[in-house]
Amino acid sequence: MKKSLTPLGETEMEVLHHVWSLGEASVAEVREKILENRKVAYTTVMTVMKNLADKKYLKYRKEGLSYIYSAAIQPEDVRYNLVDRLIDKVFHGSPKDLVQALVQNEKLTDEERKEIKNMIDNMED
Amino acid sequence: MKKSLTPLGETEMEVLHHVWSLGEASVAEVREKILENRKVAYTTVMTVMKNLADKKYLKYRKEGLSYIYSAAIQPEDVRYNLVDRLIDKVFHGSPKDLVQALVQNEKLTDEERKEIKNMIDNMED
DNA sequence: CACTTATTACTAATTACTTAGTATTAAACC
DNA sequence: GGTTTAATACTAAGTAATTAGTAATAAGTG
Repeated sequence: MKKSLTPLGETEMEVLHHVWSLGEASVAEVREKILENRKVAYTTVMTVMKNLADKKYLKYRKEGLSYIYSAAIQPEDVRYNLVDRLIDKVFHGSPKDLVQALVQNEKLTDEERKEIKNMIDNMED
Repeated sequence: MKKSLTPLGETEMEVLHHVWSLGEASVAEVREKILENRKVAYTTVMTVMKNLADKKYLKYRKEGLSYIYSAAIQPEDVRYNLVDRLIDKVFHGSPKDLVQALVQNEKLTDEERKEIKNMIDNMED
C-alpha cells in the first residue's frame, strides 16, 4: 500500500532513460551506461529491467541467449504522467503554481529562464 | 536504500498541506480535513505527523495533553526541492523540458495555458 | 475514587523499490 | 564431451511509506 508521489523509482527512471536513448539495449549495455556514473551489479540492472517489463514500461525480444529490451512507453507519456501527478498531489491542481515554483527558483540560470520564456512566447495561443 | 524520486510520500504531503493551510493543528484537526476526502484512522494521522516531526518538516509544542503541530518548513521550500529533484532525475537537468512537458500536455485548459504564458511574460529578463 | 474519554506510544503488517547474491541454463571452446 | 563463460531466474535482505491496532497515560465526570 505504498503511495508514492511518483509511479517509478529513481533507478527505474535511470534505466528507462538509458533504454530510451539507446533505442534497444541489453542488460549489459544499460549497465555500462549506469557505470559511467556509479557502480551497480549486473544482476541489479537485470532485476530492474525485468520489473519494468512486468510493469509494461519495457518490452523485449530474445536474441541468442540474451534479451534485447526496448521501450514500450515513450518518454513524453511518462513525463506527462509524472507532471500531472505532481500538479495534483503537490500543487493541488494548479499547473501555474508549478511553473511559479520553477521560475522563482534561484537555481535557474538566466539562460534557462530565457529559454523558457522564448519557448512560451513561440507557443500559439 | 530506498531511492524515491521524491522526498515525501503521498500521505505525508497531504498532511503537510493541511498543516500549512491551518497554520497550527492538532492530530484531530488534520484528520478531520483528510476525512473530507477519504477515511483514515486517527492513529494513522498521528504516526504520519510524528514521522514528519522526526524528519523536521513539522515542529510541535505540548498543550495540555495533546500536541499542537506547525510547519517547520515552508511550502515553497518543499516545492522547490521537489521540482529540482524532478528536473534532475526525470528531465536530466533541463527545466525547459519540464515546462515543455507541462504546456504540451493536452490535459491543460486553454485558461491555464494562458495564465502560465502571462506569468512568464511578466517575468523580468 | 472508579469510569469514560482523549491522547500519545508502541508495535506490526503490507507494499514498493533497491540491491545483489546464488543457482541454473545454455552456448562456446578446447 | 567436459569446462569455462555469459546470461537469466530465483531468492532474499534492507529501507521507506502507509496503515492501523493495542497499550498506556492522563484528564475530566459522576
